[in-house]
Amino acid sequence: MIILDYKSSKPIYEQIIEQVKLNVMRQYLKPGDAIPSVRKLALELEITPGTVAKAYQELERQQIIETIRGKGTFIANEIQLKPDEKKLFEVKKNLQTELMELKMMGYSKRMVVELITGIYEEMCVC
Amino acid sequence: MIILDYKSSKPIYEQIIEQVKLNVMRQYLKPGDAIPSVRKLALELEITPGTVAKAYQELERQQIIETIRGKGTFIANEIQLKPDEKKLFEVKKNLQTELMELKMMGYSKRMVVELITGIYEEMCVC
Amino acid sequence: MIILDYKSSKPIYEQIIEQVKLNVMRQYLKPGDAIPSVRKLALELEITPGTVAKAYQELERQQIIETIRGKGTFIANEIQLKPDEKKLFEVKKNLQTELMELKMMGYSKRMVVELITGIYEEMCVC
Amino acid sequence: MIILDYKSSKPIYEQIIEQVKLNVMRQYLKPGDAIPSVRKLALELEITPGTVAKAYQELERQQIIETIRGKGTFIANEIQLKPDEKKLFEVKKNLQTELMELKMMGYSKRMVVELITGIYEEMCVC
DNA sequence: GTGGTCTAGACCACG
DNA sequence: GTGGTCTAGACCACT
Repeated sequence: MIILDYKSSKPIYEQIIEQVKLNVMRQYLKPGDAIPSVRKLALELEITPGTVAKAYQELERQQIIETIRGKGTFIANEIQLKPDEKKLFEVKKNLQTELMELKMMGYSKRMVVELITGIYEEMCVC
Repeated sequence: MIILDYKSSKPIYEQIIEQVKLNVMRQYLKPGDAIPSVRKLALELEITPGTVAKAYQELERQQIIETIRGKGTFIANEIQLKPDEKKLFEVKKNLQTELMELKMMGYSKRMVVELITGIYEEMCVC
Repeated sequence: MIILDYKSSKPIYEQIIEQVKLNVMRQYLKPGDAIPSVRKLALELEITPGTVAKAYQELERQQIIETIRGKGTFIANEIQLKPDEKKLFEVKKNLQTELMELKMMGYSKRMVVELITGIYEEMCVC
Repeated sequence: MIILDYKSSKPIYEQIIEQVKLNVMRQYLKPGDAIPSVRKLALELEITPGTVAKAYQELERQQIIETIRGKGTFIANEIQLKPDEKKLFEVKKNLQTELMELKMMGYSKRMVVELITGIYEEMCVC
């Protein structure tokens, strides 16, 4: 299930990438599962195929999905948990930004930790 | 002190906003303190004044800074911690995205909480 | 329909903001309606796109309009009537100024009330 | 008594003009009363004399005050209530803008009238 | 096509 | 000196 926010400033193709990853995290999608073709998903989401293709391309680059010619697209069999220094740095920077906003809204450290654990738990089958 | 990452995809004016907020959080900048004039900061950062002006205007809108006509720009006396439902929603969504990336890198809940508290503490004088 | 007064000391981008709001009030523009693209309106009004963009961004910030990436700009579906203490204070101060001017022109309380109700009724579909 | 808001976007000299007019309306200042010299008021308000001078100049143009060389500045003896078509048009336009903002904040016609009468009564000795 | 960002430079009002 | 506005034009990402 993919839910898009067309009004968001976040690009549609990025939203698709995130939603697929989220579905994997939550185990709605498991290794080997088929995912809709570019055209099908484009029709379903009422967007142009190019946007879906862009998302799938990036997901494939990140080895989350695999395309088998003539068969379709599938969740990769081995989704590897690999640390990535560069990406980690990015994530940290983004987290700092969001945490700062929370602090500006009056969130204490404890409230932040609660919020974070809540989001983390809701995200996965722990 | 404002440090820009000119290679970042994040707009320069947003980076300025963040850096100023961060400096306030860390109490490098205190209520009533003057911040550089639009032109001075533009020279210092080697960008056009318009970009700095855009950042300052947004900061003023958020009531982080105040401008006094013909005098200059200053950190607001009363920086209010006001909850903003819409913004909070945005922040939560962004946090979910980042947490997901962390999880894909193998971060457990405990590791995430540790990372978060680390960033939070480093960000401010708690 | 947007009419500008190029001689006015009021910034053009503010005039655009007002005119759009007025059109919404009068229900010439309804939720979901598309408004002209930045470039089109700029051509029509014979001003630079940047000025229109500035107006649109402020309108979006006020949640009067919504932009959908690559599609265009639309009147927001839910225009919320939200009280804003700071803004209300500003409005009151401005009203006081204008009322004072009216009084200096000899307007009695009754005349003022009549004038105000006239303007109010003309402004909207009550 | 003159109260300035140095943070306001409204120019200081305009604020002085308004405050003087308001004091006349409220009869704190009566025809023939002396008002402080440019220098004195500048010292009192902690602004540069030029700004005060600009305000006084405009007040004199509007025949609210009169300067007598060597004697000082005084409230004009005959403050005339003269209708001014051009000014009235300006005032109406400004009122429309403010009323629109009130309506966006959820003010009904009755609430607007109440607000207006309140401001009007508070402004003068009726 | 759309809006978003940035540049380079101008003019203005204000203090 | 300050910030605010506007122009003219460029490049970019997204759909």
